[in-house]
Amino acid sequence: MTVNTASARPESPYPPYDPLAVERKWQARWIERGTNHVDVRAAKRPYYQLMMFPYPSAEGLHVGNLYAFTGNDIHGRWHRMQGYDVLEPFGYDAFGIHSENFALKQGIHPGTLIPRNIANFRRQVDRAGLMIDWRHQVDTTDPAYYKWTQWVFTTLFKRGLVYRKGGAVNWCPNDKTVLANEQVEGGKCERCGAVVEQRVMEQWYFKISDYSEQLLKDLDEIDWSDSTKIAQRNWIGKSEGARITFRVLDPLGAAGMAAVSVTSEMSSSEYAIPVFTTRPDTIYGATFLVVAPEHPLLDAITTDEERASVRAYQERAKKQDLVTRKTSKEKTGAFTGAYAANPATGKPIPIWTADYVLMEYGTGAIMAVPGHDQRDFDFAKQYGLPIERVVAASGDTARTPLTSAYEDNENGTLVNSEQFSGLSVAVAKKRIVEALAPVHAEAKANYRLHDWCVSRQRYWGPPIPMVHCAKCGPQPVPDDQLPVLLPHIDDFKPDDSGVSPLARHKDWYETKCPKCGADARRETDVSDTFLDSAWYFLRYPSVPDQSAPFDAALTKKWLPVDSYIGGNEHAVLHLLYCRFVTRVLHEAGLISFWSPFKRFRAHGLIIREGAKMSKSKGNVVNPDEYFDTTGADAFRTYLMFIGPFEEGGDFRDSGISGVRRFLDRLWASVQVATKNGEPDRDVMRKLHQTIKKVSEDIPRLSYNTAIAMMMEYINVLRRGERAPHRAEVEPLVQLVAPFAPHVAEELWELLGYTKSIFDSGWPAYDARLVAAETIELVVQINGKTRGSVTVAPDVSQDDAFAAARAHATVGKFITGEPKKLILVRGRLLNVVL
RNA sequence: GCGGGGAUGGCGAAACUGGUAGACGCAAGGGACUUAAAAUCCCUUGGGGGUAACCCCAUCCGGGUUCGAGUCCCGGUCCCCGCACCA
Repeated sequence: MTVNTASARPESPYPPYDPLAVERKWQARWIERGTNHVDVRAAKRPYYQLMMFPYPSAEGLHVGNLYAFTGNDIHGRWHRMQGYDVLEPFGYDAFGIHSENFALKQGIHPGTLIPRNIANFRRQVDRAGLMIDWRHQVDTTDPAYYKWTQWVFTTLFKRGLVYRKGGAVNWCPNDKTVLANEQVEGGKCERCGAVVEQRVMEQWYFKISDYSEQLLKDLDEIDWSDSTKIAQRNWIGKSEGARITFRVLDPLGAAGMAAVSVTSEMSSSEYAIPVFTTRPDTIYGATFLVVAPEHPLLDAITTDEERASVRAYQERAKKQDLVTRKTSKEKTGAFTGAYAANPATGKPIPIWTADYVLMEYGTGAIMAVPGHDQRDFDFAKQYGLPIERVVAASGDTARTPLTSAYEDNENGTLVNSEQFSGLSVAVAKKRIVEALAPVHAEAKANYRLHDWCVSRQRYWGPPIPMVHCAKCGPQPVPDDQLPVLLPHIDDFKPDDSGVSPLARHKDWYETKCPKCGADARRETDVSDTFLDSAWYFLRYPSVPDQSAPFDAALTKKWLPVDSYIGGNEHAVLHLLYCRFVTRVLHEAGLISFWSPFKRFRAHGLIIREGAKMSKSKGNVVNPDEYFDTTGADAFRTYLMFIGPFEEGGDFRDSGISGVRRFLDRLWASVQVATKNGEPDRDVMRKLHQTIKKVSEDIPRLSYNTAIAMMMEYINVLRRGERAPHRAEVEPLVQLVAPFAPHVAEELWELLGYTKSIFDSGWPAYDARLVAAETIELVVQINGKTRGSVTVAPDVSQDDAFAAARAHATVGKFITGEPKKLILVRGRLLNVVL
């Protein structure tokens, strides 16, 4: 018979595949039956399948979100079919500047806007057919959630990991807020384009830098995507080197080693400037010292003659935003008039200030070695400072002139370095530090990782749970007074004051000191959104219980997260903060594990028709359109089919028809399947090969090849004019289920089952059936493929050669006795003549 | 500059620890069905040569290792993504 499918022809023997009706039916039935519920307390084989929760934008679910969610859902559904109790929760990262700016633009309060967006997201997530147990939902803007975000803050505070510091920050005069360096592009605010300024502000910081080494070491132990681990390593940025201290000399320099006269509070000691360097071996080439314009000693060491120009230079540096300053290659600076002694030579070298030295890295001061550092070289050229060679490449002599810095850190021999001349760079590094130690030098590692600034001068975030008391200093809000509710205010627009809009509400910020009871003032800044998301995975299993941030028994049972899937755009900050918070809570004895996720995999990026998707280009995929036309099942399956999940792919509208046809054929095959007769041998072999392939591919997220194999199978199944046997289609429906859950449920019901297909287990394959009876053995002559012979899989080398020689087209290439025969079992025979 | 990933038909892509390059899908062309179109079904489809059986060339470029290289090694080009005056 000829199988007709989706056509609405009246004579069609079965109903056409109507994805919309099927999806509506099963979405309703899953709710009705509680199919997606997991009993978190009774679960026997808990499996925590987590995806990164989205920011609920007004535009609705982005196809990039859906891509991640679908990949995650397939993994979760598959585990469920393996017999696990799978918790696949969903939540919303709904605080933050995104929501707030959008609210300002629309003139709607974020408190009104966010619930609306969340409702829309929920609707879309349900239409996508995700296996969400909504009883374990999280919303970061819900006081029942951020109560515990505040608790995380005070817990860190009590452990001495939170402090206040004034520092230079990027300030957007338009958004009226502090920006992270990542939010500044080319000196402008990435969001509004306003030119960013530098401001000094008091902010709250988390001491994540105390954990630099620990967080670096932990990376060796965890099963995460390599790309993510590498990004984190780079971000932590460990460099090994030395801290070397330079003594500041009398302003005249030539007058010898006498200390500079100093101000009252520091009068007893000489000034000394420590520097960090990765090249202690080049100290003989250190011809000057440079300190950052913000260096605390700069003012004190500057001579009266130079004071005016140094001040002017500092002013100038301040006006620049931090990013431009960091990226412009132009070298500028000013001489302080002071000199320091090079601890290796004892000779005086001038001290300069320049903005190419950053206060926030190392000690904010460097020893400049223009011969071996290009930046120092450029600076020396600019100001006519001496350049000396202290490392020679092979072929160079001590006097070979330098036209640019020779920076090679591995090869080369020291020259012009007194008793160290002749040593290799590697050996000299050690010896010189030893020789200068302990007074002038010590070996030291430095990290790029900075402390985490958690203050935001905005409205739409959890208030930082601190109270400022004139007598007691900053005090954490006691646990029993949490949450500090974010008040509903209408004037939430930030202004120029540099403080949060909350600071305009006296009735809110006036409070009593929790320690002494005196009048005190609440902290009016809110915390960074990244704090909301740094611990949310701990909360899910325990929702809705409110007696603790996370229930001890449930946490023991469900955490750490078994599988976490998300985008690499969060490779650094979010995932690093999760590790940090988990580490700290572990040290506090609150959780037994130190790593939040057993396994993390980064998914790829979806582009469209070869181009990045963006609102301005108008090429954004709106999932609703596809849900309405081709159905969620085909859409999901297509998303997974376009490329390797971990690499992403190119979304093309034309491609969806392929998977839709596949589902149509599946539908048709099951409709006409019969119980009569016997299943076909070859079809069953292919089926078992397919089960094997899909079972291997899903856990490694090779969804595209799993789908391809199922397509191959359906092509085999539909060959010829026979109706398929039920035994040939039933397992296929199960294989398809994680990808296209609605249609699989429908067909499963059609096959006579009353329970959900997701509780039907997973088909097993028969290894004996997978193996073929005969194989096509490829024959190569001198490595060149000439054809193939049909033989038994375990054919001997001699028999294979005999078959090859007897073969019509292959045989004629065998002109003499072979020098060598290479038989690769099941693959090929190479005849070397 | 540093770090990561990549380059395979007209297109998205397959190819397990080196073993028939292009599975699967899209698009295109042809055919069946139809009054017609759509849908569906069947066939063809990397390039070149040959009536044909077949043969030659082909995985960014140039070398190398190997019986055999898309895959491994050395050198180079181009593209994408991070980070970036980090001493």
